[in-house]
Amino acid sequence: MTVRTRVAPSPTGEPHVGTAYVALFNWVFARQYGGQFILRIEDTDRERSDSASEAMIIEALRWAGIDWDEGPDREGPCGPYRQSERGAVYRRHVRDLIDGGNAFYCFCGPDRLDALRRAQRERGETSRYDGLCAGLDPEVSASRVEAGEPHVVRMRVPPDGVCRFEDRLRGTIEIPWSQVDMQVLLKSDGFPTYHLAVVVDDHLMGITHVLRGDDWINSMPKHALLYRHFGWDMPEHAHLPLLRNPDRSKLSKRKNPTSLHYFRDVGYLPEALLNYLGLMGWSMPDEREVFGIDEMVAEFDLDRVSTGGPVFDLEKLNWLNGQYIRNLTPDQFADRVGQWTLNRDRLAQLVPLIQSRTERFIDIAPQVDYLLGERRELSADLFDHRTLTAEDCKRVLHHALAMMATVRPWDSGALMGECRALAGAMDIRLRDFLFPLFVAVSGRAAALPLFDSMAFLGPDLTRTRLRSALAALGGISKKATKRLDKDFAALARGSRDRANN
RNA sequence: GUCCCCUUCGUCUAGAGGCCUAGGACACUGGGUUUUCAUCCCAGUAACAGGGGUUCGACUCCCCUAGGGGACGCCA
Repeated sequence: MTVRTRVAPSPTGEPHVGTAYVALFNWVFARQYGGQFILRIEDTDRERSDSASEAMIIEALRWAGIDWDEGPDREGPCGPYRQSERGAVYRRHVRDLIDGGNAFYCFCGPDRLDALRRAQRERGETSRYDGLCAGLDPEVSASRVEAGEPHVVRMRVPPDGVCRFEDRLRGTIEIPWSQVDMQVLLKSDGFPTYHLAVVVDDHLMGITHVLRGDDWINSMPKHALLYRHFGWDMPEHAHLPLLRNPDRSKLSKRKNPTSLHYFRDVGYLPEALLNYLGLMGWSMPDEREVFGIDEMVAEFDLDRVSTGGPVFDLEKLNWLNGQYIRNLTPDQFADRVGQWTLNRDRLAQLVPLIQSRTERFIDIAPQVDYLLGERRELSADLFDHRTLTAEDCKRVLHHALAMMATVRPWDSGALMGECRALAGAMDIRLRDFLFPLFVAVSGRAAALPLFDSMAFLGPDLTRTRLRSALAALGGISKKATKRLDKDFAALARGSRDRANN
């Protein structure tokens, strides 16, 4: 049996470094056994998925140096490799589950489910569906579906006992069935949920080893049950430790740069990034720390992966990257810098901003210093303003940060629209609203056009600078953060309502 | 709250019962090389979460406690 692994990202925004991490381990494992590695796009959430994100994932993984044998851009025997194009496959399998009595139609709406969950949580229980529609006569359900009533399909779950399954890294794990929800398999829009799609696709695509983040451990019973219902053998599962923020919570863009674009744009070499990711939860038998991906393939041992979640530490990555940079020949160095940001495409983004402001080329560097280099360290006095207090600045920065968590696409126009709306909602003149952002982004009160600057820097680097600006202003206490979050939510709600009217 | 997972220096880790006076790397500190800086070299600070077992012997095995994390969505 040849080894087949996969990585299955969701195209819902910037390409995440965690995707590269999981992809690396899957890739290395497959290569080591001379097997295949597959890229599958899990775009069943049609609200959040878009093709631009998919393109970014493909491009970013390629940049990182990871390739795949089959994928949406590289057809193979098990395609299509985009879940949104596999609807018929899922519906067929759901049909089988229903016919076999292992799944049922559910007509419960969000209001009832909300109330149910709230009540269960108040009673201190794990919230889960209560099975109301599980008892419906199949004939009756079928006719309601026939009549066009909105519905989902849920899986049946054993009423008691425990689910026992194997994790390659942790051994046997047991989870009581009482904790497992009657998971929705088919949403009311006809698309499958992750749980159904992942099982069907992993089986149909011949996946032999599933290496994925350990946040999936709790859903193993659902998956194990589906394999059983379908009568399929389960692939081997190994749950990799989750990358962490310095505070040990799961790595998130709210607290840290996570986009592969960030790593590319600030000048990490992809081979250094992969090397660093290879050090997360794994180590060479001889403890060598600087190694290429081919060396990793040669020495990799899945059973030496550790289970404690590693903190993603930029400092060690910086050191490693320095090692790689110093090992470049002068020619290579020049080439790599050229590929980085001193290339035509990247420079072209700058031209509209700087040309009108340039009399001699020597004027260019000082204008773009904060775009091509680290912006200067900030001190609180840089935020002195004739009308805004330091507290006002913090509020603006906090709300801008909150807004940036969801703006898409990340471009000048969208940022401007959001900032205008936010300034309006906060009842602050746009020019004043922009002041703390200019300082945060550029280190100066006046710089190249702000939204273009942000667009050039990208979301992670921009957010990193806003966070550091907030810190320079003394930071925000936990309590104040809570208050500001509330404040922002209220403003956002207000402007949404206005937009709808 | 319920369930699940995890727990060696600040961080990444080595360690699969005696090789551990717990090793390496990053960071930090000190020293050296260097016209500055950086690189480079040398040295130093720093950890087995706590408590019970098992054993002649426990960082390594078992149990409990504590701490951390995750899941609990018609998101993945």
